Amino acid sequence: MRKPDPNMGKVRVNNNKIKLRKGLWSPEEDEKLMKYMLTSGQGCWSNIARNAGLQRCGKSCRLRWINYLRPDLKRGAFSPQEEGLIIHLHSILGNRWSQIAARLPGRTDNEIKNFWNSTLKKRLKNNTSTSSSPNNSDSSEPRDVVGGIFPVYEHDIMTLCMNSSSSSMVTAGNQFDPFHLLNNRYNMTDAPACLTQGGMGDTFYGDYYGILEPGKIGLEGDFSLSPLESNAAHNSIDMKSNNNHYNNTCFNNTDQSFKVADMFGLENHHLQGENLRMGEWDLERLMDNIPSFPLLDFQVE
DNA sequence: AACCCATGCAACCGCGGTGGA
DNA sequence: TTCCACCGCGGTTGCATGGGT
Repeated sequence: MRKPDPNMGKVRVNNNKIKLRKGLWSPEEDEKLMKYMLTSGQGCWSNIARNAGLQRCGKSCRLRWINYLRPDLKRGAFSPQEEGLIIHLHSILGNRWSQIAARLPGRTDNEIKNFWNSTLKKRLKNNTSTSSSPNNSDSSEPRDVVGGIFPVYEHDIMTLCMNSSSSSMVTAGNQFDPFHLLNNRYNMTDAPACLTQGGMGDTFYGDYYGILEPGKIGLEGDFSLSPLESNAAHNSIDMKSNNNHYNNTCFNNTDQSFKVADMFGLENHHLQGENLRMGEWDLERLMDNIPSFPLLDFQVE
């Protein structure tokens, strides 16, 4: 962590230009930006920086907001489900962190990139050294889509999808208070309570875990829900997420049955048993077929 | 206690894309 | 068409921290 600039708060003028601050953000700066974003919303980032009274460049403000202050951010350790999804998406997308992040609600590209570089990369490397599995690579290029990781994690991936609605910080009956969160960022003793508030933390994948029927899960098998379970899941999701987009993507499925292949748009590709690589198939089409995760309740356009 | 090293992560940098003048 | 400002992304840096010696 970088030290906050000792000149923090001082407006330094040089050649009629305000010297912009760099380095770590102070709590005061965070509060300014947070308040401005919540009251005045979007716009040109350089204007935001100016209007919020920050001696920061717009770029820095944008980064701070996206990676740290956004109320919809889910902080804390990655769940095994998220890990699995990251590994799988990385196998498809390579180092396209923003695209991976777009499918992990509440996570930022920076966070995922750091997690990959610091943890997953090493773990996969170790696995490679202890097994002959071809699925582990630290390459920035997409790997074969037919990977042993996928069968291990597909249940988790789907579970994550099911649970992604609860990633919202605004949930029915539990209104999220961004200022509470902001305060808690500097009050570590209170952090766990904050992070689990509103469906975060432990409850992120705890609520609906086990809805899917593991026995029916396989690379080419259906993720089937019984009508009762499906309705229960659906109702819970609607109630918790308050997010129509969600219902239009993942689970507005009247057949109550869908395939992983459908979900990831792979049915005509790797599931046929060929080792297709990025660039050999239509990435755009593939990504179009990957369901969007629910738009976050507090979105930055 | 002091030092070294590995790790995690916030933030910066540079580049390419885009849209408006 | 060119220029410029802005945005978004991926790679990289550098600091704090914790563990080992």
